[in-house]
Amino acid sequence: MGTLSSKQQHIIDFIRSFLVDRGYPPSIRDILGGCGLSSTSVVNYNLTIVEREGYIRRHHSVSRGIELIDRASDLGYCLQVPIIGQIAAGEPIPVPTPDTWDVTASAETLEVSRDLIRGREGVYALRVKGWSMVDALINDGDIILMQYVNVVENGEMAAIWLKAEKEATLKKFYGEPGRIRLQPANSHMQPIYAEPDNVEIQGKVIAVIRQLV
Amino acid sequence: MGTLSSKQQHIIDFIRSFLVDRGYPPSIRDILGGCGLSSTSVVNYNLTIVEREGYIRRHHSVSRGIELIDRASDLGYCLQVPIIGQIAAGEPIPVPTPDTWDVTASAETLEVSRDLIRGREGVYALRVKGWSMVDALINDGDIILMQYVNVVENGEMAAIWLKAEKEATLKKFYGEPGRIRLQPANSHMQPIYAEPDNVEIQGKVIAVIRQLV
DNA sequence: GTTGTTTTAGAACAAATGTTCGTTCCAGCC
DNA sequence: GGCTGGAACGAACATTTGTTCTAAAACAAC
Repeated sequence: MGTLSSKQQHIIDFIRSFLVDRGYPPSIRDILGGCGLSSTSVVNYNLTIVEREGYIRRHHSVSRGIELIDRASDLGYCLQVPIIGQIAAGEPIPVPTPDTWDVTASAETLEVSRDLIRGREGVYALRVKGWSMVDALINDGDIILMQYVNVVENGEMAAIWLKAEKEATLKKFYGEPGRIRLQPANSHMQPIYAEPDNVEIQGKVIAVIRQLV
Repeated sequence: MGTLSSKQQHIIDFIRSFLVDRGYPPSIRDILGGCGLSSTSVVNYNLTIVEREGYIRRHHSVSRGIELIDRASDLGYCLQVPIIGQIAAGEPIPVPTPDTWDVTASAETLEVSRDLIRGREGVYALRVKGWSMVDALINDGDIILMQYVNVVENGEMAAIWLKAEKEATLKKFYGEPGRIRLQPANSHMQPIYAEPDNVEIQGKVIAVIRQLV
């Protein structure tokens, strides 16, 4: 990638903000107006250079056929996931309610890429409070992505409410004859066993995100 | 948001994949070909319905003026981060090279939301191999987001190469008089101390992403 | 069957938009 | 001064593309 004149840099910035703002690329005449230039051929001239330097790809004779190609560009949308509360050892686990899914109304949301969700329905997020889940390799302040389900398969990590102990925990779930084995993700640690009546599955964990600094 | 016919759903899917693929929205005639329809007016007819149901926004008399409105388009683009290799206890840590940043050429990329990057430069990703970093609450298979720096501040988590031991590790970094303290993220564990000459900082960790299932 | 609504067809039109080309401007240089 | 190459100008042109309209087909309700 070579170097650009300030005018060309301005054009790139304009294309990017236009794209984010409107969802489609600008036409040459949009750039003309937006960057205060004076002729379509000037825009075209500079676009050719910007393309040669590798910042965009032009699809010729296609209206608005400008594709941004740096890593700050698109190639994929993010999804907004509502953060509906926190999970801590001694507190009940928040469960999504019908109106939870209105992301626009939600107090806090998390942006995640499509990869993480993989088209699943009923995905929400919880903030982890406290150090009670280090045995699941989950730290205070982490955010866990959950899917709202009432049944999980063996080996999946689930958010579990232990009724008798009034305790929330994240463990790998294994249904065994007459009992349920709850295995910490950290394989050096011992499993605990629980009565089937005593466990309430509140959702399954599909990802963990930890942001440092 | 109302319900759509399968044809209309197909149109939405086509618009999305076209957008991801080419970086600009399809024209009516692109949709015509891509969805196997037979007349521009059919496309137009269905687009009107899809817009009424709230899935897209059309900018009239603008070429390719179709804006997707899922929860994504609000704030929405993801950034692409190259996954340049893996980090394991006994292997040297991969370091980004100038051509690493060409995301299009990169073998593997990770999509992350803007939130995680926060405008930082020089961000790349590593896949974690093995269980040597459980003391940093990082598991086999996790992906860590790194920033390429040679100096970190006290308390930041860094990828560190211990020259003498020929070992890679992730620890919180604390410069102390005459020595360096490397503290596991799991606060129950003991720190290790190293000679300043023996540590090589290969980058700092800005996020950890673990995908389950 | 009839009637009314939804959906499709095909063509033609008008506006939006990329492209081209001759000209002009200007700074640097011999 | 005269030459040269990069950059800008402005207009004309050709294509792409959204829009509209009429007619027909398909479908549902009665």
